Amino acid sequence: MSERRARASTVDKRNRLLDATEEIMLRDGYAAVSSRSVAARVGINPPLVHYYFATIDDLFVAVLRRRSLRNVARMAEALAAAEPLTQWWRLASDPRGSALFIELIAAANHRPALRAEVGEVAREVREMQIERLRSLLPEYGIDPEAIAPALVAAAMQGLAFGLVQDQGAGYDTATADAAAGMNRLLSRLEQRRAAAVSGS
Amino acid sequence: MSERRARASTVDKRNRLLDATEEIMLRDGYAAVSSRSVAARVGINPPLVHYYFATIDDLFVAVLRRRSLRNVARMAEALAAAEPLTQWWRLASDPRGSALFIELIAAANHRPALRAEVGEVAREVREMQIERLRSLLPEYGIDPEAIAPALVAAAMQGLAFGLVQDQGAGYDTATADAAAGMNRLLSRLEQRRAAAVSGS
DNA sequence: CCAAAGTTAGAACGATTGTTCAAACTTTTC
DNA sequence: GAAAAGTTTGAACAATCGTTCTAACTTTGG
Repeated sequence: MSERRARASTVDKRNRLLDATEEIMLRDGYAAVSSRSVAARVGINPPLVHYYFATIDDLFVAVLRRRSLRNVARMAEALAAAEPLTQWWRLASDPRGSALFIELIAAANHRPALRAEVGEVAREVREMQIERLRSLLPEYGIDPEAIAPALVAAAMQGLAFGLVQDQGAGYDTATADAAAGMNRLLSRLEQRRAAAVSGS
Repeated sequence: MSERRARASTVDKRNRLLDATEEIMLRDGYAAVSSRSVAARVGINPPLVHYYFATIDDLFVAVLRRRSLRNVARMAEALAAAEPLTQWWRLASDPRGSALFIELIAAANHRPALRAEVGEVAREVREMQIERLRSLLPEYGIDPEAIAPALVAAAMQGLAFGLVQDQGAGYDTATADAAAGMNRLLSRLEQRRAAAVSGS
């Protein structure tokens, strides 16, 4: 029952394949990911990609898993930080991270194996955010009855994705104004919360 | 200089090709659009698609143009309606329309010819919305200095896209709660505006 | 009715895709 | 050092893609 262990170069190569896949997704879109393109970027032969990831679906799923593990942890940290909404926004509007997730979501739309994984990550993160917002919104002076936690969470996500997408594509949709407006709104909210918390 | 006119069946066939393309995009994603798949759905031979649309890029651009012409007009109507924000939201959160635009945006990410067109439509619509919000926000009791018009516009768009995307993909991200929350918020805002306008 | 223009069918091209297979090479284990 | 397992290579497969070409067919204008 003593299983032979994988060689040191293998686990490293798996990571290099995932890195290469992410880079291709960010540069040319998920549609440009293929056994050949990934292999070329890492400097190996195309069929070898299938040695490490049996199918291209498995490759996408692995990219999602590695990325979302980091991201779920970071989101938990942000929600527990001193200025939760600001930290959340900073994480959500990170260009690289969001652009990659946008590509993964787009890819998942016609890759059932990916879709299930993306759905699970989305559900987990959203649940975490909504749960935190329940106690957080009142601290920011927002009535959860007037502005529902689920609405705030969906708006944060949608807004961040929209800005990253438009900015990345070079669309002239006043993204700078929107981002500046968001930052003003956030600092005002954080001030309000700081005052309320210190005064209680 | 008397140019021979196209036959009656031609303009009809162009529209049927665009219809088929939209249906394929909604059902299987933009990546499933090809000369063959579109031709099969219309019941003609693949090369004939290229007789009507020289390249697949031209086909996508034509789909975008036809759709956005309707959409820009509808958005202008919504912004001029009795309950502008509600009408805007109803238009933005229309599942079919938004799902199609999401596919077009995704396709544009690696089709330069499409990207320019999508960018122009996005810019035009956003400009229209922001301009309208400048006078509209105060009527809703919102200070444009506190919540920037560009931020509201981007949030509306991002929120709608996010909800349609998650709902279409079947992701369990509390979309029903968010949509219900949005409707409550909207009706409250419309009430506030109606009171302010009638009282002035 | 006939020539010109618009439309369609069919075959075919080169390129790319995911994946498989058998054979070779390399490292580990005993 | 030999056997076994892990790794890599190279060739090849069937399928799909966008697109082009030529020849045929159909409608229109005069």
